[in-house]
Amino acid sequence: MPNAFISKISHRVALSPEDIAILKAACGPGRRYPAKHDLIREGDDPGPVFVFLEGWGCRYKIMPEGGRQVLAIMMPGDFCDMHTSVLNEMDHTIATVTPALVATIPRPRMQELLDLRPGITRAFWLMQLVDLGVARSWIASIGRRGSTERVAHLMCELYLRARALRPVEDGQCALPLSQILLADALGLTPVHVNRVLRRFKAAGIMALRQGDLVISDIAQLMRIAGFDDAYLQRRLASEESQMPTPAL
Amino acid sequence: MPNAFISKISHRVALSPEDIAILKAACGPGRRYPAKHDLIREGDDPGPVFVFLEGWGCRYKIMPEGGRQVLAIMMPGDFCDMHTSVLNEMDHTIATVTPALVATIPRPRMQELLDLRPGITRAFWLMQLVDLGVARSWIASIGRRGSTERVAHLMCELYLRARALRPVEDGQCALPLSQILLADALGLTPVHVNRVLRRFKAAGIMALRQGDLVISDIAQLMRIAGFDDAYLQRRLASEESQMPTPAL
DNA sequence: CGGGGTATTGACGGATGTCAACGATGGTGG
DNA sequence: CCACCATCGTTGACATCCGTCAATACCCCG
Repeated sequence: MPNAFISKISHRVALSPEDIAILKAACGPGRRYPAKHDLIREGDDPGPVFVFLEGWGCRYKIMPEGGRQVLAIMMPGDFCDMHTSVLNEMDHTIATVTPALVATIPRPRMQELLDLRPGITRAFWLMQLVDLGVARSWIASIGRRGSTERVAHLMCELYLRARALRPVEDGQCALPLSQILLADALGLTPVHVNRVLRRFKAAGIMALRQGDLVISDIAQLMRIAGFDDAYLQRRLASEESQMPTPAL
Repeated sequence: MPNAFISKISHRVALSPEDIAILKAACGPGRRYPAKHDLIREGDDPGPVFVFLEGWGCRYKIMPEGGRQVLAIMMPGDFCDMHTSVLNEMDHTIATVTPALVATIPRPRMQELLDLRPGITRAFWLMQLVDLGVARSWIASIGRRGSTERVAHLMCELYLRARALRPVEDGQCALPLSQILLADALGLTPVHVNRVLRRFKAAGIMALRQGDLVISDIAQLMRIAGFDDAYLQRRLASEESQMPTPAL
């Protein structure tokens, strides 16, 4: 099976065939983990770079008061944690959400790649920039949007990301996330997420059913979300159209 | 005058004297801007890299519904926007908060540095990792903390950052931010920030007076904030311990 | 002085959280 | 193949935190 990670990263950044081969080799076959398995925990020493080949994952933080905040959601092809030594310990946990096939690139190996392969360094750097952009958009969403808009916005984001990965029917994509996880990502309670979702369903705008997201009226959803076409759209546009080289 | 940016970045990452000289030269003398001046706006093409030599700044986003969310607060020595062309346009605005002296490194020049100087690339990359860590901690704070803890946490963060820059008396530092700006950063309303601040003052824990933050009981404040010693502490520890000369 | 932005306060309303119970669903082992 | 259990989804009643609105006081700068 083609490696989701490689195909994702090589569409975003021009990588030489050699770099691609090296990266692929560094990944290895990966290893299977059950759902909800912590790959590395807050407080641990930084570990290898994790690459999600199959299955979904997330980053999260447990708050002193007991709650949990999900910081990012990862799909096949996404990778984690470039914490190459700035920090002495992890400031959040990385876990699987669904059963997953995860490859790891050991830290020393990763260090070699960064030292010897400027192309790879740049690729990782750019991917990290995208993460930063998404993180900022989450701050804005959680800080300034009401629950309805907030849910709508996250659904738009996940929909576009998931579809770029594996187009199914129109307005439909895989979304194996529980309402509890969504709540933890949105800074809401599961109960409230449920109410919002329910209203969307009643309004015939979208529904979440057994691991699938079905959007009946995406225009309406994006309008409610105040979803900026320029936000993820542009990012994904370059993936979908396979722009030869967004020259650095 | 020593360049706050250079002293900050070179304390974090080992940079050769040559790299340091090059970076310094690339900055130039900088230019003065009034308070609340947008340096680059959401929607603009990505511009140069901005470096705050003096004065404070912030990143922010205006929401479709009209509100504003501050995404990051910048102090002297901080720099902005490595948006080296992943994105075709800025997804947020960068502005001064106080009157400021800001240097710019033009994009083409920046590109050269990144292509030719692995040490500099690495330095910027690591600084960006720190930004990512702070952004994630903001997500957690806004998403899962009540207003009191939230205000307390931001104050702890700003206090430690500001003190690393220019230690004054114990429990005191410069903080030239209006309650309106704080509210925009915290995802609260100015009215509510005021109430929280007022309670802290009445409790004899901390007060915000004419551009200065005065903390009377930092242990208590950190306890309320659930401030993780490992969070900024560790990051700043490496700065403080290595810092032969306070910046400026 | 005068004026614009900021800080402070109170009264009120509403969005979201909390608590609690029940129903649905899927996985597992007997 | 069924029964059981854990997890998740759904719903209602109620509490509260925070936002909204509005008025007044403050303070720096021209």
